[in-house]
Amino acid sequence: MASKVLDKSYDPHLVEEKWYHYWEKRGYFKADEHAEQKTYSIVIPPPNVTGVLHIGHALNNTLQDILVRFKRMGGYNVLWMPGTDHAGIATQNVVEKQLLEERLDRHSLGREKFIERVWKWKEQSGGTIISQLKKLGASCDWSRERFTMDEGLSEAVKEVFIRLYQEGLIYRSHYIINWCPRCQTALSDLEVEHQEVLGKLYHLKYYFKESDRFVIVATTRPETMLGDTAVAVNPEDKRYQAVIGKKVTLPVVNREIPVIADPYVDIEFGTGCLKITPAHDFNDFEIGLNHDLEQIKVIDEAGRMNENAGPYQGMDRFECREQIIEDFERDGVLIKIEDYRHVVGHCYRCKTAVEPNLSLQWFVKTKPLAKPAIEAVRNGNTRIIPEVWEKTYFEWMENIRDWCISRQIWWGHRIPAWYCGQCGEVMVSKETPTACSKCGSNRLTPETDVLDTWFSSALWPFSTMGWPKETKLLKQFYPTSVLVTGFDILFFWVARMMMMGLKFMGDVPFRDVYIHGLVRDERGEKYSKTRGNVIDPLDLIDRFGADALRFTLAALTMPGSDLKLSESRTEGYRHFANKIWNASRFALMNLDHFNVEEMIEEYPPEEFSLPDRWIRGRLNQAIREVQKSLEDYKFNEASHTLYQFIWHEFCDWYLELTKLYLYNEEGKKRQSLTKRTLLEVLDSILRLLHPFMPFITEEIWQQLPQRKENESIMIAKFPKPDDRYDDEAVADEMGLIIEVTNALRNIRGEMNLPPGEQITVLFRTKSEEVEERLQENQSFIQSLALVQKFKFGRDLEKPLYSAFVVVRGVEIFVPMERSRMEEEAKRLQKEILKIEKESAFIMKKLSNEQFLSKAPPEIVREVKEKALEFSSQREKLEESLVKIKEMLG
RNA sequence: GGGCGGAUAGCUCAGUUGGGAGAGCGCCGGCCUUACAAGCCGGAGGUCGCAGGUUCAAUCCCUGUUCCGCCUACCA
Repeated sequence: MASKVLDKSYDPHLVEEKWYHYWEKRGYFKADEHAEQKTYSIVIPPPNVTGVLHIGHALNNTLQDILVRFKRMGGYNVLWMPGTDHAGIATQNVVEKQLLEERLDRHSLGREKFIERVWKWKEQSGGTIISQLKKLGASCDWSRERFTMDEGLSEAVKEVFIRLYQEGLIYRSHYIINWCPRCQTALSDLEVEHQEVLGKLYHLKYYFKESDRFVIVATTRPETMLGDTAVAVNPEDKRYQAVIGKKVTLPVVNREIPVIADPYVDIEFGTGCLKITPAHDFNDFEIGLNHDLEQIKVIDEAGRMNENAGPYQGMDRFECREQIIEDFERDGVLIKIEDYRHVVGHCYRCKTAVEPNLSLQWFVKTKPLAKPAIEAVRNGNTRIIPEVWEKTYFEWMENIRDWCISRQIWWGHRIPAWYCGQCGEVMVSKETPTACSKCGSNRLTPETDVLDTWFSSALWPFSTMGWPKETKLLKQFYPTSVLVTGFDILFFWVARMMMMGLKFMGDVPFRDVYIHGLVRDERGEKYSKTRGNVIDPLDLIDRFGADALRFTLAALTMPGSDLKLSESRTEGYRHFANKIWNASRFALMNLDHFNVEEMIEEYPPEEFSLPDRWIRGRLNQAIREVQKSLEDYKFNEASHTLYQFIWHEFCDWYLELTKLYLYNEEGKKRQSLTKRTLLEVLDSILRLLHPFMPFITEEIWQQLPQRKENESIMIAKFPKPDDRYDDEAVADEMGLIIEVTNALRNIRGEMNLPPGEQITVLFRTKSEEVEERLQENQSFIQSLALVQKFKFGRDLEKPLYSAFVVVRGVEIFVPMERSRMEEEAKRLQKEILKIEKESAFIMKKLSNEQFLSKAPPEIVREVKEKALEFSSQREKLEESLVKIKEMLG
């Protein structure tokens, strides 16, 4: 079968879509839960269903796709489970913004209508990110795509909620939580971002009852004083012993509050007096509980002062702050204001400053769940890679606090609870109850809160596989092989999946967790819309091709560090793709009439040419390195190996050498064996590269002569080394050719000999064996270094005018005109200087008694050999230089 | 406050049983050599953050230090 000649350069646009459809249509992405093979599975970190692909997704999914394709080619039954997340607060916010543009809001619409709107928006935009993942080449099993609000997954959510509730691991309680006044919902501790802000520290006077004496308290949030129910001092604090138990009067509201003693208070800080607002501060809340203090809320859900705020009622909390300070100043309550840097929590979705607020919420008791999750990582049941993240994981897990899971939004999984209007009983069940289980009343009202999105995400590894049903899929593919994700959701997601997986599946959700870094721009800045430095992966795909983008991301991914993406790098890998394309083009042109039948017969390695045997040996090495690197999640190493091998060994040396055989009609058998090697090595290269660059490798692979219909590189086998070609003698012989060629090229380059100028080369060597080898391989050197004529001899006369170099003890002369001798002298001088520098260091070592006696003998031997080589080389070069100088007078 | 990571060529970064450093891009010089100018050949460029210590030998191990990032946290 004759193969087609490729176009002159690679155009990704023409091939990417075509092959993606081909793979998908043929069902290559599908996992088979009935197959007997060994399995490999990954669940995708579900992107926001209404989101668009950003560069972080591109990285995350490229890495997964590389692993998945690698394993598929390695003979595994692979499941890559795709899907999307409903992203409660984020999605609700987007739709609310849309409504705002129509001068509507969700309350005027009503819950049902609003949720309809969100579903509509989901339908409308939900396909976007999936189609973008396809552009990247992601080989997910799309037939199993899931969404966290699917019926099945919702069933899992209910099941988990109910079971945890029944076990007492979910409870409902009045507690102080983080509240976002903008989103008007509770947030978990994790959803609060701590940011340092420049605020003020206000010092206020609280007078003792009917007295001129007062204590001074300091606060950053003076408006909360309206809810103060005590002033606390440290029990050890000598200054305040007398006032403990006395009462002070709050300004403005004139409420009397006690001075209490609590060891939490820092004697050193400020005046040592701390105002206590149990309803609006986490610490104060705890102290309040310990001292049985009243909890007075003064700020409402929208962040406005409420009815307990007296004259300030209805004011925004920040407005109130200004007003109250003005009033205090007037009344002499304010002593001073200091600039003060401190940390304030902000909503991770809308960046509004959160308000700690007392409210009735649902919580997961996490300590009992965290324990086995810690254990699983400690005993290696789940590995976190790179290992440094284990510490972070432990740190958080060991100090975990109860998880507030209720959200006062509409978009999400409704909490399956009902309240009896008669007796107040709380009922939790899958089905809507018709009557109170306690008093029989039918006056039931459902819970309106929904669950934290991460609650459903935590179930992802098993809910997507059909849990709570005992499916074949779960049996085959749970636990998953690896989770690939960024460190930013280690706590949000990974830790919670660990807890839930262990709890409900009785086993960890994944064997490995591979944590990659963040993609940043060239300057190391995070990509962000506000910074305006966003880079669109689809734009990069469009300009450079998906393969180039994928390879860039893989090459920049090193364990444990962020990656700085630069366009020039992606451009470079587009060049790499083009290089592969052209190398293949060369191969295919020469394989045009190659009869694949010739490949049936087996020949021993000795029958092949030196370059053939050498490249196959190098290929073995490349295969081993890529295999090992991928198994260790060292994507950069694998990429580097591929790049180096393909470009600088296969293209730079091997392809050049094949020309000797391919362009020479004599030696038909050699030519046939060369073509065979060319084809086989190219085929291996393509397969080796396929997980990284799926599109171009398929496009070329389909053009290879031995292809049958209905095949695809995607389901071809990952190459295996052929150890018959691990031959040191071959490597050594080829090494000699390469070194000699480099030396001659150096002379050409340094002496400015244009390629048109042919040279004669004289080899003088003491070793018969080396001379023979050079003779045998002279044709290679001839073509690579553009040599016209060779001379060999053990006692060759040095030509009067020539350039001179020593390689492996072989003296090499390149005769040239006298006029170039000035240049040669300079070149020699440079070489000598280099050797001098190196040998100075070595001589220092050898003159050190300690080194000779204490260093390992083989090291000493090596150094001695090097010293010998250097000195002989130097001697020869100097000799040569002296002669030239004499000659030039 | 606690923890973690980084500092190596002009730029972005590799570099593990410690034996004097590599890549890509950029730069300089030469080539349109029948796969590729998105290419080929050659070259320049580095007291490996600073100071100590261990060792025959330190970019690598230990201690301290400076600078830069990140995570985390209940000093008002």
